[in-house]
Amino acid sequence: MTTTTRARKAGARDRLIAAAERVFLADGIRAVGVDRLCAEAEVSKRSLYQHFSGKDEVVTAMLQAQAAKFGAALAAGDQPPRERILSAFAPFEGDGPATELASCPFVGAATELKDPEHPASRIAREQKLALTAYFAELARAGGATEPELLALQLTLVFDGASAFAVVRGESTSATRATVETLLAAHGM
Amino acid sequence: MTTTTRARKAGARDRLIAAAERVFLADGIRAVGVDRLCAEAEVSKRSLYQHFSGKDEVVTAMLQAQAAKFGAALAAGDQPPRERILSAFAPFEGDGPATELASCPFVGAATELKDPEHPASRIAREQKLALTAYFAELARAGGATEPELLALQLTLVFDGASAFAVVRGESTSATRATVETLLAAHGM
DNA sequence: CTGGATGTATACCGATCGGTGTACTTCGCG
DNA sequence: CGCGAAGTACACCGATCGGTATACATCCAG
Repeated sequence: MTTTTRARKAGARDRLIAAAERVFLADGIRAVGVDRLCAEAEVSKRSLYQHFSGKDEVVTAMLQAQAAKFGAALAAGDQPPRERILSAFAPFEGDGPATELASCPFVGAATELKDPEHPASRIAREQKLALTAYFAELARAGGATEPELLALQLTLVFDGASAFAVVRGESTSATRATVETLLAAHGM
Repeated sequence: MTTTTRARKAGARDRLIAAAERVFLADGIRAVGVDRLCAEAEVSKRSLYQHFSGKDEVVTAMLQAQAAKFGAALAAGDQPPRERILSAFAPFEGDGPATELASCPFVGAATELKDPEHPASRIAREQKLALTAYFAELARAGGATEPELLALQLTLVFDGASAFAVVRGESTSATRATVETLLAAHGM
C-alpha cells in the first residue's frame, strides 16, 4: 500500500482519468484544455495538480488505463487461437458506421504528440509491441508457418482498419477478409 | 486566368503552402501557430490573411498540395499493374528507420482535426477513396479475381504501414510480404 | 511619373493556454 | 471533539493562440 487511505468515494484521480478517456479520445488531446478536462471530471483544477505533475501526466495515465482495458479485453474468453485472433478485430466488424472503439487511442496519441520521447508515445509503442507479441503467441499456438511474420501482418491490418475508420468514418468487411486470407496463407 | 498577375518572384501564397507542408507535417497542425508558420515561410502575418481566410484554409491548401503530389507520384512511370501496386508501397520499404514519407499526411490530418466536416478532413477522405479507386483500377487491369475487395485490402495495408511507421518509428518488411500475399490470393 | 497591387514590420486585440496561490469547506478517523 | 487529509472555488500569472489595424516599402503597368 502506498498510503493508508483508500478512495473514500470516487477519487479525484480516477474521475480525471475517466474524463480524460472520454474527452481526449473524442476531441483530441491538444484540443482539450485542462480547464475543460476538470469541468468534465467535476474536479477542481487544484486537485488535478495535486494528483498529476501536469496535463502530460494525465495523458500518460489515461493511455495506461486504455492499455490495461485493451489487454484485459484480449485476455478474456477461452477460444482457440484462430478465434482469438479474429475477435481482436471485432471493433472493426461490419460495414456500418464506425464505433468509437474503432479508432485506436495509441496511434491517435502518437500521431498527435509526434514526440517519440513523450511517455505517452512510449506507452503507445509498447502497446503495439505487446499486440504483435500477442498475435505471435497465438500464431505459434495455432501452428502458423511463420508466426512472427503473421503477427506483424495482423498488426498492420489492425492499424490499417483503425485508420480507415478514422478517415472514412465507417468500417469495412474487407478487414475480416484480409485477416482470413493472411491466416490461410500461414496455414491457419 | 483569375487575375492578370503571375507570381512575380516566389509568391507569398506558395511560400506559405511550402512552409505548411514542412512544419505542419513535421510537428503537427495544432502544435504550430500562425506566427511560427509565417516565420518559417518568411512571410508577414498580414500577407497570410490576404491570401487565406485563416489557418484552416492554409491547412486545407497544404493538404490539397499533398494530394496533388501524391497523385502525380502514382501516375509517374509506365510499369505493369502489379509493379505499380508494389511501388505505391515504396515509402514503407525496408526495415530501417521510417522516412518522412512513411507517415500519411491525410490520416494524420484527419486524426488531429477530428471534425469530419472540416474541409481538410474531406480532402483526406476523398484522397483515400481515390487511392482505393486507383488500386481497384490496377487490380482489374491485372486480372484480379475480386478487384474491389483487393483494393480495399491494399488500402488497409497502406494505412497500417503508415501507422506502424508513426508509432514504431521504423518500417517493416512485413508490409511488402502482406501485399504480395494479398495479390497472390487474388490471382495476381 | 504615378497609381495601385503586393508586400513588410510591428503593435495590438480578446481569448485561451498550462499552471499557481490563497482561502474556505468537507469528511473520516483517532 | 478535533485534527489533518482531500477537495472546492476563484482569482491570478505569463505565454501563446488566431486574427486585426496601422503605417511604410517595393515594384510593375498605364
